[in-house]
Amino acid sequence: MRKLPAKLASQLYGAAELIAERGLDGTKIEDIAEATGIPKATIYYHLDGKNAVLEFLLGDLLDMIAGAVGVAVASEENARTRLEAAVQAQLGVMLEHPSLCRALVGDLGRATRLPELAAALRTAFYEPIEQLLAEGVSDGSLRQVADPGAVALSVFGAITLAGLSAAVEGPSADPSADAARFSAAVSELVLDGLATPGSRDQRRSEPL
Amino acid sequence: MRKLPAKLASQLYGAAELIAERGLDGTKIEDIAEATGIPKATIYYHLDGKNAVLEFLLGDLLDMIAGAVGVAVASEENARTRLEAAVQAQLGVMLEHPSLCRALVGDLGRATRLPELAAALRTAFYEPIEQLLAEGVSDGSLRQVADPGAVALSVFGAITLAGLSAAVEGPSADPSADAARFSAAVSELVLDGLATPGSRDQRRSEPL
DNA sequence: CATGGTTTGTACTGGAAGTACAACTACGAT
DNA sequence: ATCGTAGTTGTACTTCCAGTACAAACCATG
Repeated sequence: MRKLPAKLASQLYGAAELIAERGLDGTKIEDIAEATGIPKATIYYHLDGKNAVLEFLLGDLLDMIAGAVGVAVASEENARTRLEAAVQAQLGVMLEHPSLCRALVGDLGRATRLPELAAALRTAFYEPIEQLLAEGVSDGSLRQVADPGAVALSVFGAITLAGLSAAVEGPSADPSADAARFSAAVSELVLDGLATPGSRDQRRSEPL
Repeated sequence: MRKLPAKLASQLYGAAELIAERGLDGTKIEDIAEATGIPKATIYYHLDGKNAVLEFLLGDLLDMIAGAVGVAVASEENARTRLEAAVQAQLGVMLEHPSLCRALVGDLGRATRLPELAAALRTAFYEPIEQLLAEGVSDGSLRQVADPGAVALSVFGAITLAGLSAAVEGPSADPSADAARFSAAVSELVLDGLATPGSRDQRRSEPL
């Protein structure tokens, strides 16, 4: 498992769609060979088997997400604004690479059982949000919540599921427009919540 | 694929832990046979193979969730309150059946590729929330949002990820206490959001 | 042109899913 | 009590595919 040459790497992406469609199980190594143009023997020369193909593809996706989110989080704005930026960054990358996302959902189980990927998943998605939540409390732009860990997880879930479902829905003509639309919706939810001011902390059912 | 007798059904649950642990791929039919006490030939007599085992187990989980959420959503309260109840119901069921949830994450790809399950997933998770959102706007207990579909998806993501991660974290001593804790966190997020009143719609970074 | 990494075709091995089938059991109906 | 039907199970088989082995060809670079 050397670090494979750039040319092969780029060819390998030709397998993403295939894996996204049928899952890794439903995809024979021979299929991957055919789709990418890399003969089976060469694949095995560079990679430790089928899982490694997935690992390579998803590792890349996760790096991209971690990178984009990292940039978004590093600005000088307050935490609330940076959270919005992070949401947009994550969704942007996800919508840009729908097949990788679909492959990720599809083989999430395998992914989480590959230790490197499990760690990468954490780094890409969860940790930045958790940290942002803490910083928001310090700088006053985000509320203090009772259970920050659970909330961070939920925020992560809200973003990720929106992205995944968008990726699954079928590719859109304009990914960045979609990203903007979805991230607006997610930010709206995560920042402002759904309750009407009037209904907060009480039980009423009068129409407005 | 008849509807298999109750006794076998209950034995089959003995395979849930196994599948959760290793994924369906990592689990040989022989392993399932051994773990459940149902011989391989019998499994094949009743079920159409390995996938059908998973399908049976997850179908059950999804039914339970759909049922519990259905009850929660059907009360006379306003939509906001029912949303809280739905969150709690879903998390309650999920934490009660951690191995099934783990199996679900692990083989999500396969699950979504099994048409029956994909539909069940929708019914169990997504639809009730979408409906609640609409009703909340009518009864005034929830805010009108720009993109209800995307928001419903995110809410669904927030709940589900909290539940899944709780299930993966390892079984807890007191599932219902955990369910209460998580659902409080999720409801807090989804209803009230994270922004501080002061930071809403503007960019400030003064501490409070 | 020689050496060593890379590429590739081909043939093989091993393991697991699923099938075939026959023997056996349980049981309700005639 | 016998027969038929449905379920149960062991055993042996077929098929398919991941992964391996290996040798021949293919480059570079010195």
